[in-house]
Amino acid sequence: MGRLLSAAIEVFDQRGYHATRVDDIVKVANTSHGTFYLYFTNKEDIFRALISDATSEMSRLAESLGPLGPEPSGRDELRSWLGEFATSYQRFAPVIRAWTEAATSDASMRSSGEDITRAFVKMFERQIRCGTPTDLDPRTASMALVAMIERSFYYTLRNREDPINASVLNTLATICHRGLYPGS
Amino acid sequence: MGRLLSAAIEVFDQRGYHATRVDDIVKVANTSHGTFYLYFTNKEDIFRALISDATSEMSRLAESLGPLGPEPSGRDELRSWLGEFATSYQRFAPVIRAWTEAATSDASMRSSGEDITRAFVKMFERQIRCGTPTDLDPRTASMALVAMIERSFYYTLRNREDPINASVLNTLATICHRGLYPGS
Amino acid sequence: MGRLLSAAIEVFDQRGYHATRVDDIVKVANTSHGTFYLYFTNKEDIFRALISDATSEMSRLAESLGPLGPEPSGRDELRSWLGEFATSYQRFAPVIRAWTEAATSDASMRSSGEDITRAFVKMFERQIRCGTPTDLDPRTASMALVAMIERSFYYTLRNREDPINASVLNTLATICHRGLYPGS
Amino acid sequence: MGRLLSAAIEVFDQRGYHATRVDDIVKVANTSHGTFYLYFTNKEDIFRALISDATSEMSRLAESLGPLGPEPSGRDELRSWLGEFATSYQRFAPVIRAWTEAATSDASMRSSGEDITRAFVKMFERQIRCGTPTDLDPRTASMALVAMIERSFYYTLRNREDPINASVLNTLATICHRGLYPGS
DNA sequence: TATGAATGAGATTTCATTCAT
DNA sequence: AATGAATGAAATCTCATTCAT
Repeated sequence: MGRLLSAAIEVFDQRGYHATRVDDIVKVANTSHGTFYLYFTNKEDIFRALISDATSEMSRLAESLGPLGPEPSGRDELRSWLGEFATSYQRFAPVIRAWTEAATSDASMRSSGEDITRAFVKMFERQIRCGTPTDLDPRTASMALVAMIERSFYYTLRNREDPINASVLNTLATICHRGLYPGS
Repeated sequence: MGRLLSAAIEVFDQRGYHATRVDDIVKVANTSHGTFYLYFTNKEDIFRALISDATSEMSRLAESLGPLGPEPSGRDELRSWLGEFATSYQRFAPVIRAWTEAATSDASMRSSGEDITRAFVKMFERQIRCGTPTDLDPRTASMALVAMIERSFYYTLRNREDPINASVLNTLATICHRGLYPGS
Repeated sequence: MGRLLSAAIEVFDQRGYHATRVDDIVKVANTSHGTFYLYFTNKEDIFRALISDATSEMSRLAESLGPLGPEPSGRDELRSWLGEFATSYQRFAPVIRAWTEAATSDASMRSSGEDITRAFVKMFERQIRCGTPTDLDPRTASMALVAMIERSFYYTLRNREDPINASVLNTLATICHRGLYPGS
Repeated sequence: MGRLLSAAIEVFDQRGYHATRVDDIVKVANTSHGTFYLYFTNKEDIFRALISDATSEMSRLAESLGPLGPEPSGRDELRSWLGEFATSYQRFAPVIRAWTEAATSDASMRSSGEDITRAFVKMFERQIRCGTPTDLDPRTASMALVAMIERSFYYTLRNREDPINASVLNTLATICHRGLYPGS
């Protein structure tokens, strides 16, 4: 069963979610179809087992980002948090790659990811509402910034560059912080 | 053949790229499998025929965005351009929805989209390099901003909200412009 | 599809309902699995298609038996009706054989047969209620007599004897008539 | 092993013979596949072990019915014997239910039941041959009566009604006795 | 041009049975 | 005696594609 899980990670990452056949996983795990169906009901089932670790860790991280404040130290705190997030993201890279694919075609696969996004957006929104008044709508701006972070991270992942580098992290932190506290 | 194309748009949008079977398209088009294969070699073929309109129009648009300048008028120009882009994007919504799904699992499907992204990024990069020096890496910052626009548009599309509203467009234009010209 | 249906009759009769595999039918019909699933959703589906002719004809027959009367002519009428019923029964023998098997394990397969039984029982019951008072409960007696007919016919079918012979028909008619009109 | 047997009775009765998997029995018995195959060679094996009690008891009963005689006391004797038989039948209801199913698809499962039927038919036949001459063929009439009893009992069993009531027993005894001794 | 019945390769899934511990 | 993870043969089912008409 452990063999099946690691084989699944490998195959899902190599061939992608849709192109992966139960048969591929079974072959790489060097076991039988019978064994596969002993532990998992189907391809989706083993996949969900695979992503649950990644999503729960990233959910936890998303909730952990506290209030930032307009000072440069706020920016640095965000930067450091983005670094942590990036580390997790990279660590689960093979799974997240396939998951993004699955989530694009299946709404129910998206839900855990949307929780993460939501937590993130809320935190940003709070920052903006508490800070200097701005002409931007707090919710819209937060969503835009989260979209930026999410998509930038994914680009790196998709192009199989590793790791998400300091320049990207700095840039994201700066643009976000500027977005949250326009004067700064 | 026209019937096949419009049926395909409908079915791809309803069921998504992977879940769509040639049979579904043929049924909605009220024609036969034989006819389908008379005009298209397979599912991918008709799909590419479908997206080519959308991608070529959007490529053209991406190239059309000229130098912006740091003044508020630059921001307004960007805003107005984003509005145009959003209009196209919405117009092709059903196709883009399915295309995003296909592109996530198939690199060769991505290429036309990447052309658009690239053109966009280059333009932004030029702006930053010509403008006030900034501590942000021009290429990285440009990519982040393009990622933000792309993803924000896609969110609206995915949630089947219509249209991309003024608040989103203003927010994106403002954050981008601020990103390009930090002082402004 | 006609080939599939006649192949199915043959195979179901030879191997029985449970032992029959879609593969067996396909092989005898000299066609492919694809073709099978083009016309039928599964083994049960083709089976139901097969029995519907038999059950509808026999339902019609069951309804057609009119009031009998206590005189010997009543007995003869019943006798003649049983002969007709037996002819139908024999004609559909291969299907009924497999159907009895399927019905024993699957309640939903039984329903059409139960309709026939019910119609039959009702008719007998009416006879008894209208005739000379008897110490037997009309409904119970009717059910017993129908059970006798049904089971006697089935024995012949199961042992692949053909046809249900005159002696059996006479015996059943006599016992039934005596049951309905004790004095006669 | 006792646990396996009682679990088997329960599962065979709930799911029926064909739908029962060894796995179901093992789970209900709260033991392992290994243990199952230690005591039984396969599903059929445990099933035969299960029905042997029922069939041997009922065989014994079938043989125990003595000559009846044309007087009312003959009818009463039959009635009382049917009562005993019904009691056994009900006692083994769960097993007989599944057995009927198995017997319908597998001739070798039928044999023990056919012994019972045969003994029963023979006894009836003897009655008729020794009694007043009748226009009915003794063997055919006997088989019809046995078919009636057998099927009537089974109906009660199948519809999970309990127990076979006095009215049914009286009716069967009366119709049989009348069949055996037409004048009576 | 147009048809649609037929195909068959390949994917998924089940379950009786074994065997090392 | 007892276990239960592992097996694999065999079954079910899907769907892109072809081809005779």
